[in-house]
Amino acid sequence: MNENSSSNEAAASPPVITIRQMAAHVGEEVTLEGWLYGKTGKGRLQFLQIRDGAGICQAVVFKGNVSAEIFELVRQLTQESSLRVTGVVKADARAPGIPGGYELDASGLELVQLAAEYPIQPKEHGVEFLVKNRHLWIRSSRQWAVLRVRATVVRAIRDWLDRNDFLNVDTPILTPNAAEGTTTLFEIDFHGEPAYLAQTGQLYNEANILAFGKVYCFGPTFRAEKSKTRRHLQEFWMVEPEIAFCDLGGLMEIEEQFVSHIVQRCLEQNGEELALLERDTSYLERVTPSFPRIHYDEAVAIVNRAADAGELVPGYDDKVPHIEWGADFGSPHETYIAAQFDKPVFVHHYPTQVKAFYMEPDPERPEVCRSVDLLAPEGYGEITGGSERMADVDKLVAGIKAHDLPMDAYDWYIDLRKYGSVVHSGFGLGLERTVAWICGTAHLREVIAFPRTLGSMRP
RNA sequence: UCCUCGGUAGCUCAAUCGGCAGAGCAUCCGGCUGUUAACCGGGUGGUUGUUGGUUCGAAUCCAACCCGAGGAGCCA
Repeated sequence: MNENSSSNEAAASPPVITIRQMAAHVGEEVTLEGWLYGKTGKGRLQFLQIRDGAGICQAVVFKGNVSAEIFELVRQLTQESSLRVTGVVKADARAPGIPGGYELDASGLELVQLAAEYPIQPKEHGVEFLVKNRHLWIRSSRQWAVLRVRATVVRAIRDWLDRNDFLNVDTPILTPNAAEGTTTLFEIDFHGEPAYLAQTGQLYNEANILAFGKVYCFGPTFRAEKSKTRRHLQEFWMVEPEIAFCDLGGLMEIEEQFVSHIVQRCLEQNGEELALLERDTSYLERVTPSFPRIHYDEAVAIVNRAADAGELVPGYDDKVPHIEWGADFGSPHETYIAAQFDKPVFVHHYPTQVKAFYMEPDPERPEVCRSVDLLAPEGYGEITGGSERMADVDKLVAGIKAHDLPMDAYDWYIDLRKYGSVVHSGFGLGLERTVAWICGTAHLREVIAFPRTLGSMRP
């Protein structure tokens, strides 16, 4: 392994391997580097659960196989102590771990650091305590699994878009104005001029597609909403594809291919993580094209039929509230609608008045627009929102006026309709809502390493 | 901003009508060769969120405030 070592030295220090590689080293003496995740002492037999970041495995220390000093050291080991363990890899069906089935029959142990008393025990804790200890909580197996699924989702997003000829063109985070008003923006000082943390890259995406055809931006986005629920973060990640020469129907086809690919990739690559999370993957296996599509009119009818029948919102004690045609759906409405389907469901043609100024009105019925939201099953809410954008310069100017937005802030955006304007569409997918749905986690704060919620930005 | 629930040992919780603040886990000591959040025996551990009030007596009742949770609205 190390060409500088003599053969004698190589024999004296066994190779360092990862827990993932153990199956290929059965019967060989190896060293693992990691942290003590848990320990069960049974007199002269000590079971150590070792994590190395990519897996968990058991090291068995029998008093007769190590020196008296090392055995005493093992008895004193504290949770999360960092260490190197050397021993022979054995296949044993009794061995727990990720992946399980292999254990290390320890012959030596080097303590790197004896950890101070670790606050998080392998048992139940309250949310407040765990959130305060987020910097440690991420070591726990459930959090570890969730963040690994998140990484898969990020890879799947980039792979699918790159493979389908979307160019990654990232958009600014410091912006002088919002796409849809300024009520939920974080304001900062740009050398004496007010600026805002971006809550979408969409307007810039629309400039970029006229240069590159199909683009996406992917990064953090910021909402200063006073939302304190399991479905909201102040800082979250969003991927926003935008496509030239694409109408609403084309957009929905792209979205269902994209979302299905993400889900199927997680099933392929994160079986162990989803099993550890006790996720019922039968819901996820069904997530393949095509997804059901319902018109806003039909969605209103579904909600009001349920409201008239006194049905409850799935998962809650509250009745489904009635809705007037023309209003936007609230969370209880979305939860009810999504529960009527066993796949994500598109709701399209929302009322023009409740949607953003740039969405293209339906030419037959201008009171509704070519917008579409994708609602995730099982109460995870809206995971994408998108629309066909206004391509006509006069309609766009009228839309900006109708929404009382400052015309001069949009001069460059209006420009885009003067130089080769085309039918175009785009959407944004919320990364954390998608990961939370795939993992089945109760709260969005678990699917990002260091969440920023209305209540907290520490640690 | 509004509504609901909560704050007791390091952690998770209990404490009947207002009457000695207590368990499990963690930690410490002892025991155990197959444990999976082991088990058995023993020890340590308290300004009951804060301030004020009622009372012979307050974790418990009252008031204000602080902190947390998740729901509405808004949104991905």
